Amino acid sequence: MPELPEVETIRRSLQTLIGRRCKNLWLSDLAPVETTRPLQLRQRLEGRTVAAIERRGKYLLLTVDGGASLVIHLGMSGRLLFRQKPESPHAKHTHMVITFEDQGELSLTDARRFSTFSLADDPSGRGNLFLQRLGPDALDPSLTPEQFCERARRHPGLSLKNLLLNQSVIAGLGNIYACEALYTAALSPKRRVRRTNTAELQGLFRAIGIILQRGIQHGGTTLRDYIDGRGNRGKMKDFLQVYGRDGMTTLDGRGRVKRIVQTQRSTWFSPEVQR
DNA sequence: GCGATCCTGGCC
DNA sequence: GGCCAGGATCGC
Repeated sequence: MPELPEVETIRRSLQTLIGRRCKNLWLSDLAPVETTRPLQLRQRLEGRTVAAIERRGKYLLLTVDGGASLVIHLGMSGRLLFRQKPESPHAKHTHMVITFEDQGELSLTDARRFSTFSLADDPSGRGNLFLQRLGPDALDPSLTPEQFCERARRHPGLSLKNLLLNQSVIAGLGNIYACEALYTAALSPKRRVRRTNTAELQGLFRAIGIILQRGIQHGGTTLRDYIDGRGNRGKMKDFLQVYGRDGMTTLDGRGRVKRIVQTQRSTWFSPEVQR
């Protein structure tokens, strides 16, 4: 579900966790299969104070004093919610709950169980199987257009759509923002990297930055499930040019929107605008 | 590279 | 009942 702007919005909404001490970490029996070593997760987090909440691509890192981080990926349908005074019982499909010493609690619910939780020992993320596969964050201020091109060129056979979805090239884009960035760059999602010149790739890189920042500004995109850590919906849906608009015009009226399927996933684009 | 797979739920 | 869904991995 959540892509970079949603995860960033969640991160910002959970700043209240900083300075709180973890009392207990609970995982359900159905906690996602990729979850590694629940006992070790508990040992490294319980009794520790949250020092920072960071984001890398679509991953959230909850770092505690002592340096260990809980690394969370929300998959398609994961939600993180903080409640200071939990009054109602846990929602259906709750798979992780961290209770804090002052009674606040952070819970993760995920109907489809594509979420993952794991541990990183070292703030760099080296040694964490999930983080070590990631390319640079799509909004990393030190990432240059030249570096993006260089990384893209390693995958000449990929379509531009699949390039953007590949988290080892740059991390953070998902289906919505990949479609939107390609529209902004006026590039066809079907175009192969090898047929895309350097100016076009650099234009795509700029479009990615614009689209992701806009997503963050609006608090992310709520299609159905997404809410931030305080329960707020995102408003970016009202600004999407192509995503989900099969058979309609683009939001700005510059062309018609067509839906195609690439590698089992829907892509929306405007053939009149995107070449 | 591409297709199949992991899951549940919502909608037609 | 069938199709679709904001993701990622694995095997060919």
